[in-house]
Amino acid sequence: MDREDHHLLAGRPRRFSELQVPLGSVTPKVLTESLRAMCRDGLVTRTAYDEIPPRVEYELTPLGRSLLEPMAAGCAWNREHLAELLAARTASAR
Amino acid sequence: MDREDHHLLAGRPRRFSELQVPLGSVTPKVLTESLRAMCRDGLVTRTAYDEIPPRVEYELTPLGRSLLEPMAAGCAWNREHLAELLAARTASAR
DNA sequence: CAGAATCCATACCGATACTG
DNA sequence: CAGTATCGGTATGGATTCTG
Repeated sequence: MDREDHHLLAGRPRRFSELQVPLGSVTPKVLTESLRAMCRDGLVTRTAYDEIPPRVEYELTPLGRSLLEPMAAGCAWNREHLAELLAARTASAR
Repeated sequence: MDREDHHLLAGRPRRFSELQVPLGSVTPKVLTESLRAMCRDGLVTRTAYDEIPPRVEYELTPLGRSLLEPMAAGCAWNREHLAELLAARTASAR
């Protein structure tokens, strides 16, 4: 949330690797599972083009797009309060 | 989220059982773990009164209170789109 | 390129029983 | 009342290797 990864799909359709690279630490397995779940929930569409090399594009549906706003609210909160959160955690670590 | 359980702490301080009863299916273990995590993150304070029978009250901190707004945004989205979500899931179940 | 397959470690949750 | 202790099943994530 703090890195606003959901914006990755906000613009144009994205390919698998366009999502995986900026996410960095996310393995293909997890990315695949996440995209599948979002497809299942009608948040994202998956379009496979019959080419070589293969190309697949993921795009937000209107429903998925409508989720950007509340997500942004959550991210904004996180940006504003992350320091406080970390301070509380390190304090209670003792 | 759909049951807006976070509102349980929005008003006055609440006792353990005041939280557990409305949650219904939540076991004491899970409730304890959740409250501990929220305490650790500075979202909730825990106050134990030295009485018999024991009394413990949980209350939102200002930080915890500030989280109510983005949570409400998420809940609102859920209320508005839950039907769509369920429809997409049952459709992709086939 | 876009993943699938496998293995493993943890995290998390539900149910049950017990206690200061 | 407000938890703790224990057991067990499942879900989830990372690492690695392989494939159409």
